[in-house]
Amino acid sequence: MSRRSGILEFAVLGLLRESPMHGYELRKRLNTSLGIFRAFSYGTLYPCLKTLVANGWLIEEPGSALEDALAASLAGRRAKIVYRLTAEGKEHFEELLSHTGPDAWEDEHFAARFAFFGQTEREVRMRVLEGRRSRLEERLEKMRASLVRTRERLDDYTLELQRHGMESVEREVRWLNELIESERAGRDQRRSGPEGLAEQEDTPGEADGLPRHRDAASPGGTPSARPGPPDPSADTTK
Amino acid sequence: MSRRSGILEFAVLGLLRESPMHGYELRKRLNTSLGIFRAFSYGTLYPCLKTLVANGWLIEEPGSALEDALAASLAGRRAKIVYRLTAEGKEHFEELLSHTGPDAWEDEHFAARFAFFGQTEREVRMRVLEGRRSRLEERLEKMRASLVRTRERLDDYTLELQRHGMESVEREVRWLNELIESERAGRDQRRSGPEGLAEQEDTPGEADGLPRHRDAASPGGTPSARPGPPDPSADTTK
DNA sequence: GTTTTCATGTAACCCGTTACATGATTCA
DNA sequence: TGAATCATGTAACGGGTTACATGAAAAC
Repeated sequence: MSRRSGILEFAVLGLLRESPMHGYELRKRLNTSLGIFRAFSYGTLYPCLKTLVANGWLIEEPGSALEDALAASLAGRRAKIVYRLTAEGKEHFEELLSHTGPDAWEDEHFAARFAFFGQTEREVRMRVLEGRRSRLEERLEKMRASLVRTRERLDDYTLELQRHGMESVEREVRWLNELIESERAGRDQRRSGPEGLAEQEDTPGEADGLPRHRDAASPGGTPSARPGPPDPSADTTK
Repeated sequence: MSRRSGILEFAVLGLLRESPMHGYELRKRLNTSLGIFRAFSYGTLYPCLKTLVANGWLIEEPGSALEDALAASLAGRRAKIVYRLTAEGKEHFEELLSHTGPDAWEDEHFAARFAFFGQTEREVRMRVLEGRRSRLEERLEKMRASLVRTRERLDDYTLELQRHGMESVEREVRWLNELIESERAGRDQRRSGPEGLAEQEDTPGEADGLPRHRDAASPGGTPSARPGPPDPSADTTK
C-alpha cells in the first residue's frame, strides 16, 4: 500500500519547517510549489493537521496581529490558525528524512523525498537516488520480459503504448544517472538550513551542482499525477 | 473523480472482444499486455465481471472440454469460467469506443483508449489524441505559470523536480504530435504494420474501420520490431 | 505427496474525496 | 450589498485493496 497519508505528513512537516503556515496556504504549496503531488483535499489535510498536533509535532497558534504582519508580507493574506513545527516535530521530520526504506523510492514517495533533498544529507540522497534507480531498472526488466513474451500478439498501438512507456522509464533512469553523478562529483555545501534558500543565484552556472540541462531533451518520465507514462503494472504491491 | 472502474469495464469489454477468457487470465492481460494500468485486484475484477454479466454484456460459460482445448492452445491452461462478449456487449463497447468526452483524455482513461485504438475509427482516434494534447498543453501552461511565480522561492532540487516534470509532459506532447501527424498522413503506407493495419483501409469488409487483428492463436507473421503508427523512437537524440 | 500455480470469490477495512456547513474578509 | 476569495471544518459516501476462504490441477 502506498500509504499516501504518510506522504502528506512528511510534506506538511517539511513545509512547516521552512516557515509556519495555515492550512489553506499549506494546501496551495502542496499542490503547486510541490506540484508533484496529486492534489489533496481539505477533507484530508485538516484531519491530518489535527493528528500532527495531537502527536505534538505541531502547535496551532491563532493568527495574531504580529503573525498577520508576517503572513501578509509573505502571502499577502490574513491567517487564522497558523501551524508551527515544534522541536519534537522537527526532530521527527529529521528522522523521517534519514529513513531510506524501500518505500522511499516508490513513485509518489520518491517525489516527496526528492522535493526535500535540500534538507537531506548527501549520503541519504545518494541512497534514495540509487534505490529509485534500481527500482526502475527492475521495472524495466519486467516490461522487457513481458514485451518479448507477448510482442506478436499485440497490435501496433498497444505496442507503441508499451514502447513509449518503457522509454519513459528509461528516460527517468538517465535522469537519475545524471543526478547521481552530479552528487558524486561533489559540491557538497548544499544548504541544509530551512531558510538557506537565501541567496538563489539564478545565473545559469553549474556552480551549485545540479545538471540543469535546459533543453537537452530526453525522453519521458512521470508527469505529475497519474501520468500517461508508465506505472507498469506488474507491480501488484501497490 | 477518475471513475477508475469505468476504465476496467472498458478494458474488460475490449479484451473479451478479441477472445473469450476467464477472470484470472483477464487480469494478467490487464496488468501485463496492457501494462499501462495500475494493477487491479481480484476484489475489483470479479465483482466487475458480475456487473457486466448482469448488464447482459457478457455471458459466463463453464470451461467445457471444448473450451479447454482452445484455452490450452492459447494459454496452456485450463479454464473454469469463461466470459464471452454478447452481441449487446459488443454494441456497448463500440459505443464506448466512439465516445470522445473530456474524460477520454485524462491520464488513465487515455491510456485505456489508446490501448484499443486498433478497434477505433480514425476520426475518433484523432479527436482523442488532439484532446489529450490540448489537455497536456493546458497543464504545461499552469506549470509554467506557477514556476514563474515561485521560482526564486524554491531551492534547486525542487526546481529540478519541477523541470523534469515539465519536460516529461513536453515529451508526451511531442509524442502526440508525431502520432497525430502519422494519423493525418494516413498510415496506409506506413511502415511495417505487422498484420497489415496497412491493408486494412482498403478492405471492403472493414467498413466500420475495425482492424480486427489476429485471432488470438495466430501470431504468424512478422515480428515487427517497430510499431506501425508513429515512431518517434528511433531517434537517439532524445 | 507436498508445494506451486491456477482459479474464484467475499467481507472487512482503509483512505481519500465530495458535498455540505459556516463564517470572515476583500472587492466591486 | 452582494459576489468572490479566503479559511476551517465534518459526515457520508465510494471505490479499491487486503486478507481471508476454498479448491483444483500441475509440477517437483
